[in-house]
Amino acid sequence: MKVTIKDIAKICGVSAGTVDRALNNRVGISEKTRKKVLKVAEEMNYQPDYTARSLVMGKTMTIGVVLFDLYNRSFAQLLNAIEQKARDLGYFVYITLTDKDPENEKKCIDYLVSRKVDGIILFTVNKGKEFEAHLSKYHVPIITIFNYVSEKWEYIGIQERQAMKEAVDYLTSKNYQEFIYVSPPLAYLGKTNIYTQVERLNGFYEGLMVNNIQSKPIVLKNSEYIKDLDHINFSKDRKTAIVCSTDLYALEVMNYLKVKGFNIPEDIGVMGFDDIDMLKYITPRLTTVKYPIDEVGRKAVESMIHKIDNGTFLSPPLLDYEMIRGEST
Amino acid sequence: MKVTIKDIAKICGVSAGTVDRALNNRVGISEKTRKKVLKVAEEMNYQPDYTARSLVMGKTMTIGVVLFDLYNRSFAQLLNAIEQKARDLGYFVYITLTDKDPENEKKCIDYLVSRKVDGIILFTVNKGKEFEAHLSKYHVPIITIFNYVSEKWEYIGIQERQAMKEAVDYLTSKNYQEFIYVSPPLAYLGKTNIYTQVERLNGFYEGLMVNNIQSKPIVLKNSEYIKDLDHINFSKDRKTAIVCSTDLYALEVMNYLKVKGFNIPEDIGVMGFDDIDMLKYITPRLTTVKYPIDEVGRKAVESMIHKIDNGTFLSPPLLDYEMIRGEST
DNA sequence: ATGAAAGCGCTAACAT
DNA sequence: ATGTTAGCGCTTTCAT
Repeated sequence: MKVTIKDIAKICGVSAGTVDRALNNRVGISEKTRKKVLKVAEEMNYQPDYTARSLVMGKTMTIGVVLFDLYNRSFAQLLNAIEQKARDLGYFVYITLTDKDPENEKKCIDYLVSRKVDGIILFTVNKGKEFEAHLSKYHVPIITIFNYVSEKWEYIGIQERQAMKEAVDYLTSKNYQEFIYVSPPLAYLGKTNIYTQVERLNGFYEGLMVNNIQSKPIVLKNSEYIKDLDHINFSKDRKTAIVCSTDLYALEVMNYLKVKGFNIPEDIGVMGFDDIDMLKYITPRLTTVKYPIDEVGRKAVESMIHKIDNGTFLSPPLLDYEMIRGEST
Repeated sequence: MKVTIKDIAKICGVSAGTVDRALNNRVGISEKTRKKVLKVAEEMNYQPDYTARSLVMGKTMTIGVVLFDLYNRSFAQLLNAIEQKARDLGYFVYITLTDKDPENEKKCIDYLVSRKVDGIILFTVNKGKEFEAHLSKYHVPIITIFNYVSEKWEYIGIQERQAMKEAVDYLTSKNYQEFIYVSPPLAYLGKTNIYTQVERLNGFYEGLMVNNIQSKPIVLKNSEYIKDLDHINFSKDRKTAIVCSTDLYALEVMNYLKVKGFNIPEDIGVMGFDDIDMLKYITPRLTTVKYPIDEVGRKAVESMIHKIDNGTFLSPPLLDYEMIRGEST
């Protein structure tokens, strides 16, 4: 049924050790026996048992990934990039999804540790001392992405704050004077890890400040933002921009504005963040910030494997973003 | 550093076997020692080594998934559904991506087998005798989805042909008389496995036949379909529908038509297939066929685990699709 | 109820 | 160059 090195050893009349030497290109074996072993292995359709190898080597050649879900387009893209890079470098990928549930998230990490993955890439909703204590129990290399946990863990992402600040620079350069900011996750402020969202918000405020915007912005911080929008009287004589912390919200906002008969950008400007790829099918083209999500995935894997092989992370600098000037502003 | 059952055994003054009995709720152990062992395990933050357990049990509690990529929205949704269901049932998911490369695909399957996954869910570009021979070498349960391989392997999907036939029924009921069919993957006909695409095309032809459409349809079978469209003179007096085998193509077609100044559906009708969720942000609402992709993922996992536990697949009947009557036709 | 011992398939250190 | 041995951490007989 299933072929092991012992079977091959018996047939070739050699020991298991020799079969191992042949199969794994180790030194200390004659070309003749190597050929013979390889031939027999081939004939018998031998498949190595990584489970056994992992046990003895203490390495699984596997990287665990913890994400919220795959519904968000960006996450799917991210995982795709991670898997590709990992496979390139000979690693496999365990994917675990948390549905943004903090307890679930910890459980996923525990599982991955039990599975002896060689490293974990973490996009987490957890944060704080308790969580850090939880992570500290493990000796597995961990890289956090997007949601920063603390300086104790490697982090890869972009300069979120700076990016959103530049977005405001751009909007003010186009004479927008009134601002509405949409970021539903802010409802979880202080409860779960919404680092990126907080950074973006801070960048937004910073942008208003340096550009001397006097008018106080309206900040919508919950999932009912469309309803909230409905209660707002948009200024007739001052240009208003709705700045959304994510393209998805921007799309919902545009749908709402269209239904209400507003013209974009003549009546109201809309700005997103992320530059998700479906934008190419949407009119008007959304103004947004391009988040190099594939690059984050690839860098995370590279850095992780460098850590596994050489003991140190690559610690790349924060990645570059790019303003995409669309027609919605 | 890392805690094993031996460590716990030593501390508790019992044997490894007893620790195992306590940890895994086996019989033949007193309540008192069980309590004690559990307490010590907890204190020492014991994490079982699944690698070792897998080796002895010959089971990994892992399901391998082979997909093209995650860029296609539907695949991401599918994987999400698979992971959720698997985790619900205590299984983990190995994801491998093939980029539609046949050789790569076989390699992914080999790897998964080496990792001793308990089952493999396969969305494949390979087909034919040679591939079947390759698959036959393994004793792992395999479920194919979307792209049918042969009756020798379990299959889960929808009645693609019937669905596309009904789409044509619907279009003729709306008085469309001229048809253009878009399905770039057909360029690979005879080369790789494009079962779903072929079925849809057949359903399309069948629909034309039963509805007595005399006019010969134009079938665009390559990735240059937008260019091809550009060379077509659309009928002025007879209603024309562009039927796309996938929503993605339909979106590209709509973009093209908009640029060219055609009104949808007044000048030309457009029909998609899949009902991907981003459609909610697109105007006009695309007429399409809803493919229950999450359900396919869940059923695949359920059936697989039933096979693992009880020796037989659940073999659910082909799943239901649903016509979504949008504004694009 | 508990302990001792064997073994899953492989690798690695030590002999020869 | 090759064989022998021990052992990775766990489960599972078989004794006691």
